[in-house]
Amino acid sequence: MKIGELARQTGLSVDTLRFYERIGLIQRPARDGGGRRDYDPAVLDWIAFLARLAATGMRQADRVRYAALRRQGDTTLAARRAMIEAHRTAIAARVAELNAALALMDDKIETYRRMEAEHDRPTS
Amino acid sequence: MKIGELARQTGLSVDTLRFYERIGLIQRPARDGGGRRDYDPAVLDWIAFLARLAATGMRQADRVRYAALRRQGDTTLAARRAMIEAHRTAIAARVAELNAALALMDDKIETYRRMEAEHDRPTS
DNA sequence: GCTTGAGCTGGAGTGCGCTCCAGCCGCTAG
DNA sequence: CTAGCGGCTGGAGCGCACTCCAGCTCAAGC
Repeated sequence: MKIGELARQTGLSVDTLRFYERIGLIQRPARDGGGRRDYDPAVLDWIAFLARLAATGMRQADRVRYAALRRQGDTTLAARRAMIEAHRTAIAARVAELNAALALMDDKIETYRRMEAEHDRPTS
Repeated sequence: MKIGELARQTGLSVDTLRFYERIGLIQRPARDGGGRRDYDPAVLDWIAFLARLAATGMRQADRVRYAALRRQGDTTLAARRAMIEAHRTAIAARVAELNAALALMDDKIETYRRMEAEHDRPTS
């Protein structure tokens, strides 16, 4: 699978894929006769998981650390699990924060409704 | 209230407070005899609310738009409510996304546990 | 056989949201 | 009266996570 096709499948840009390779998020793929990257389709799952980590707030430096552990094989299973557990905790905290914010927004919306009624009927 | 004190109370830096003023998030405060900013304590609540909006993912440009509406007074109540309602929707979507990610992380952690057991006892 | 398009490299540029700096002023404590 | 602190301005710089670019090579279709 060539880089353009991988870009299409993942929704990432070709530049981003090469950038991810530079910083170590993606392993250097095999090259074809012309020196072009030729990806194993398994990278699709990996990129999708990386995207999940990114979308849920794991910083790039940590994703790079995680990728490095993964490349080192089974001896790093516990370390990787620890990272994912820490990330899980961070996500849960974020959910709690967002739920509190939801309540605050609801209050705010209610306040606006009352103020709008007040403003539309100022001679009450 | 002088800028240093406000910084202490809000946890923002003096530079950030002046930056917020430049971009229109905070109104230009009154100045004392020496030309120094002298804030009305009411700004504390406003900054706390702005911080909530920021922490829950509202972009700076939108916070600036919201602040501009607020400065224009009661005629913008409906517009402000619409912004907050849109933001509420965005937060709810994010919560859903994070909850899905939580489930994924739990799966991943479980997978790691199984793999670790496998790896520790390879001659099973 | 030439054009077109995909891919290559290393490095520069971008947008966001601050953060820092130089060089200045003025109040207050010792 | 002077040192030091806090504040002032306009503008430069930074970290993150990409994004774009110049200038090149290849492979294939017309």
